[in-house]
Amino acid sequence: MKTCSSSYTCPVEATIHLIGGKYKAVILWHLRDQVLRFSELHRLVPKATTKMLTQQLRELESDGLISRTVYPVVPPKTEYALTEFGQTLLPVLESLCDWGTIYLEKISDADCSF
Amino acid sequence: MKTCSSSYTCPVEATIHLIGGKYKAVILWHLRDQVLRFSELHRLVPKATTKMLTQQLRELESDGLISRTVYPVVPPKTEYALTEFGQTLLPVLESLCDWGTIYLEKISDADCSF
DNA sequence: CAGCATCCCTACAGATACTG
DNA sequence: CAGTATCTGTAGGGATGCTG
Repeated sequence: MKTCSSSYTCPVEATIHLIGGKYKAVILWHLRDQVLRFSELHRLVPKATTKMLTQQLRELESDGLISRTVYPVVPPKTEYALTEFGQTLLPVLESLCDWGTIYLEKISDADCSF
Repeated sequence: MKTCSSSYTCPVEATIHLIGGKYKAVILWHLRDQVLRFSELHRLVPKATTKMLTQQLRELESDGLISRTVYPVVPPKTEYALTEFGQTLLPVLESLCDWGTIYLEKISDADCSF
């Protein structure tokens, strides 16, 4: 999941490469309307270990989608936010969310085996 | 990347789970306006090995996004197409593509180191 | 609080060869 | 043509413990 600018055969591939990571889309989604600290993010994405969360955040950062601001205070404080470029993803994230909502309704109707 | 209906914390996660696979979005994208045979798909997604391609296609099929039609002829002929449900993903795929296009322009402007 | 460092393991994915 | 089967390596990712 490294960004290697390897020739994409189509733009869809490029987008998925950026937001298709295990927790990336969710992270971006949570940051859509608010700035969040590491621990807040972690609370919102509990399935991610700190290592994973850190890693995904770093990748999003190096792709220019989010910003990371460290406040030199005690105790430490780091804030994550969408960059301007990250904001341009919002329509994409919204369509992901919209479709996901419909999908979840669909499967909760059909399959109640869980 | 198995479909296990494990409780999603948000719909975005669910969508990514379905189309976030390594080649899934690209496959769906190629099927958006045409029916394709295995070999045709493989030509369009050459980076995928036959194993990978088969696997991704099976997952898409079991998620109800694409249909697989086998014609009992010699030589064998199999056709893949979007299901009606798969069609509902088109807006999502389009927004992925739109954004990807812009992104690719952006990085080809900024970084010419490749 | 926000992480980094380690150890460790398995499952993802590549290469290759074979079949109806 | 449209796959399956097997064998294998690598890295994705979990658990745990430590630090500025």
